[in-house]
Amino acid sequence: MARPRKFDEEQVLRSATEAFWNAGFAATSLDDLMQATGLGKGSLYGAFGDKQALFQRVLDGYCATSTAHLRDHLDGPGSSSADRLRDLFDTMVTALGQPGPHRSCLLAKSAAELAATNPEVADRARQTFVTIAGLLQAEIEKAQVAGDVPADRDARRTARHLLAVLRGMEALAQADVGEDVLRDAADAALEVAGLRRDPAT
Amino acid sequence: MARPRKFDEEQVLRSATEAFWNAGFAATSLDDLMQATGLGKGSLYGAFGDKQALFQRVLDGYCATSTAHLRDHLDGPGSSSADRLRDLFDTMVTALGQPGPHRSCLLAKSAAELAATNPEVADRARQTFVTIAGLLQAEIEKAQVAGDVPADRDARRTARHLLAVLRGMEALAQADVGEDVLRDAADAALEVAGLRRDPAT
DNA sequence: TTCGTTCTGGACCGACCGGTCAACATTGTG
DNA sequence: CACAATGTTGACCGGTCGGTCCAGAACGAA
Repeated sequence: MARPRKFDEEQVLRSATEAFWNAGFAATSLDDLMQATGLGKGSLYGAFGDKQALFQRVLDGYCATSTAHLRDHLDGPGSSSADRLRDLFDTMVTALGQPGPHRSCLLAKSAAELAATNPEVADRARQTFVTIAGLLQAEIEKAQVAGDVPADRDARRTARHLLAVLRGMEALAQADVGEDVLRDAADAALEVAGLRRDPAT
Repeated sequence: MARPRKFDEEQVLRSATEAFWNAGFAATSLDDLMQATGLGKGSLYGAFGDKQALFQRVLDGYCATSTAHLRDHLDGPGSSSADRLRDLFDTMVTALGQPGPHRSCLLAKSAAELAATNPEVADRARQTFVTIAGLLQAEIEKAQVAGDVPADRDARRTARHLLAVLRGMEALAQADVGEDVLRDAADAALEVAGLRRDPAT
């Protein structure tokens, strides 16, 4: 018994994600968001609250789908855990190594811009990093069981190291350092993990 | 034959650095800069140009002193090259591991916020990263000569890996992940370099 | 002292900011 | 059809944005 909404909330959130992702929180105006989503100010405020609340929704969604994708990649069928870890870094290297400006990762941009002043953003970032570290650790342990990673490696420590390298590659890619730099960093990181690159690949 | 300036340019740049460092480029208004520096708009524009130009000056200065400090630390007298590299990571871990919000590194924040849309910022960031990688590589090679790092390690690759870990630690610290996470990442990174932590320390 | 030159402070500008609100449109219900 | 309830739209708000400009202040030179 009321007028139904004319828009799809998830579609709007995706559009808003694009807008924030392109310019960051402060540099994205409400007009930008209106243009990106096609909604008027009133609808935007009625459905999501103010700019800050909308951004938090966007960031939460991004982190959720981001970790879900990582989980899918690592839990996926097919090759061994060791191969999937190698693939993960390979994918990052080729994706981030392409010349030209990169949009980087929304979480990295948001944390850099807002974590110092916005505890909710910092919490979401920390929680996401912890989750990723856990996924990496589980995969390393599986690789240890399979005999692809030496059993004497500390899986948690190795996972944390891999996480740091992944985030570092993101940071370096923003400056367009080139694929060879990222490749070296990734190779060295996999080496610590006992995941020396397969020479046949 | 003219009225002399009433302010010290370097002091003003230091104050402006603080302002930009606290809030980022977009979220720092001219009023903030006026309050931080004590200068009026006219003086600010007369001496440095617009907000963008002032920011570039600030960022350039930050990168210059930042790499200079690193150079001093690595070229300094005293302990061995291996010890200085270990010290570098130790310092980072303890500094970034303290709880509470971190201001992170101005270069990291600026690159995340602006590199995608501002080529000058991206160039400065890339150049700074290349410089740091070079400093690390030189120090690793010195450690190899001294016999503290196995001679068969690729110094350039190792340096790039250490750089990625350093930037990754910065990124993780923004989310307040905790000192133990950073310590694990740093320890694993030093291990690849052949710089196993001195058990006596 | 007088003058030319530079610096300084702040009034002022149009544009845009995030946010509110009231008039109106669109639905289900009776 | 009338009505209640919700969604939509865009005009409107006070404030702030980055930037300009100018009247006057503070100097050195003559």
